[in-house]
Amino acid sequence: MVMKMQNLAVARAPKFPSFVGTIAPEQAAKHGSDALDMLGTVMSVRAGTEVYGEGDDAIAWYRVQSGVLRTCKLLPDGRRQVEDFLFAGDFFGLEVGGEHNFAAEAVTSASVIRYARPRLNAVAAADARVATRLLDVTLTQLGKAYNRLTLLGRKTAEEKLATFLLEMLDRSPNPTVVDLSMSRTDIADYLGLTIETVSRTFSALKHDGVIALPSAQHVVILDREALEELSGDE
Amino acid sequence: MVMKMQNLAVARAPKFPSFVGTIAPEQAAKHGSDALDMLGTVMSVRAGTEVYGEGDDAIAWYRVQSGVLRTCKLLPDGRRQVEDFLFAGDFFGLEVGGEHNFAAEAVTSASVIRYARPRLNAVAAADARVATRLLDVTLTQLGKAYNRLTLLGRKTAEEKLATFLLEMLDRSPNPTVVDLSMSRTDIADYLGLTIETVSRTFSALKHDGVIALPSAQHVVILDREALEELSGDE
DNA sequence: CGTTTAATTGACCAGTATCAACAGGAGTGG
DNA sequence: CCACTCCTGTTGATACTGGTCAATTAAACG
Repeated sequence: MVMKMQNLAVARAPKFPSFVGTIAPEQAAKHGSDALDMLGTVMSVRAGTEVYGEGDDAIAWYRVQSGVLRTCKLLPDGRRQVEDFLFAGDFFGLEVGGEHNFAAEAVTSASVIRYARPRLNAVAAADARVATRLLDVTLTQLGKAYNRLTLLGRKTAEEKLATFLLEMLDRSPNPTVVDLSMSRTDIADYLGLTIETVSRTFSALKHDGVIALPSAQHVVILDREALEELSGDE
Repeated sequence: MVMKMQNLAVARAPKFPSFVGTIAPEQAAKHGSDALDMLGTVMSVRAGTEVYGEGDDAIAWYRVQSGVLRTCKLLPDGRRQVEDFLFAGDFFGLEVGGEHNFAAEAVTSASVIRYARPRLNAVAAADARVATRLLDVTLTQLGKAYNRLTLLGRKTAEEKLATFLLEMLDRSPNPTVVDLSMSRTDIADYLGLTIETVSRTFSALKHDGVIALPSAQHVVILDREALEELSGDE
């Protein structure tokens, strides 16, 4: 059997950030006050570089302050699965074990807050509020992951893309426009498709008047209801 | 587009368990001592019945004591995704929101320990050890879920089934025999395939001498290494 | 044993992947 | 400012994995 498998791409990105400093109070407050405030340091990551790689020691947890990141996993032969796209406010790098099970890379240049694990563990052990907060964050991610299992396991290409666009729309400041910061390759690897299928499905949605595509990364939602129908969820 | 979609099946199972009692100490200790011991009540569930349904109020968390359960989600048109199979020691029903995002059903008759949420929340708020323990459990599940994203998004039918068998083997008392307690339909919905493809892939593995199938639910692993090769992971 | 349900197998088809060619921008250097 | 290149995305032709429909066998149950 063994599919010959598509567009491998994905060179392992070079390492590390440029700037590390202590988090300022006004930044900490940006996404709502939080039991975790004041425990992190800020670091910025250039587009295309990784915050950590698959297999690296999991010595810290992170939160996105600005920009877009992705977490992804590679199979030995190069096939890639994007686990998640991360936006301002999202946490990542949370793991039980000693090493990261997936890489985290910047899609755009980004700034993230880094929480050293020993410190966070100590605080969580002392303050149940922090521990509860971490649990909430993790449970939310788990819920999202389960939804994506259904998407990957049971939805068609069109349903996948419609679901993806609605998801991006939810995180967009503008209720009818989605600015895609990620490439078609990223989208394909997120949805378990090839770039060609993603591209064709975009074209189909455009042809059917559901969206407009002034440019490859700018999507105008012309018919949200149609998109919801197509998502297979409702 | 819209696939015509396969084997719908899956009638919504009737409700509720038979027996509810207070957990005995020796039972609580069964899977290793735990910060959560003594907080739950035991209930048994008949095969095929559900512990809770999708959309039910999430008023408790659960842990499997014996038997096998599954969590699953339905799309409106009946397509189903099995999120996970649950064995002795596994937790389930953990959610942030007010209602369950997926149903939990017994595959075999089973007994589960039920932790009322208000009570557990109170304990977690007071005791950081409990909160940390819950966090660990949830992070472990999250890691598993991320692995399954890669399986569903990027693996072939054969790789999916090989991975599944290895996973079941890890939980089997016998290192070369897997006792499948779930139906082909369950396996198909777990792997994002149809029962026909699952069946054909079993037959192919058998034909290639990787496994033997004395009966549909008894799998003998003849060549574990081959199975690992085929899993796509190594 | 007959009846029902689950699993297997076969024939065929559809949805995506693959392979390949082409188009559109973004830099770069003359 | 224009050619040239590079890279990403789009489109087309074709192949193939896995889905669909249907018939058969095997296992479970009364």
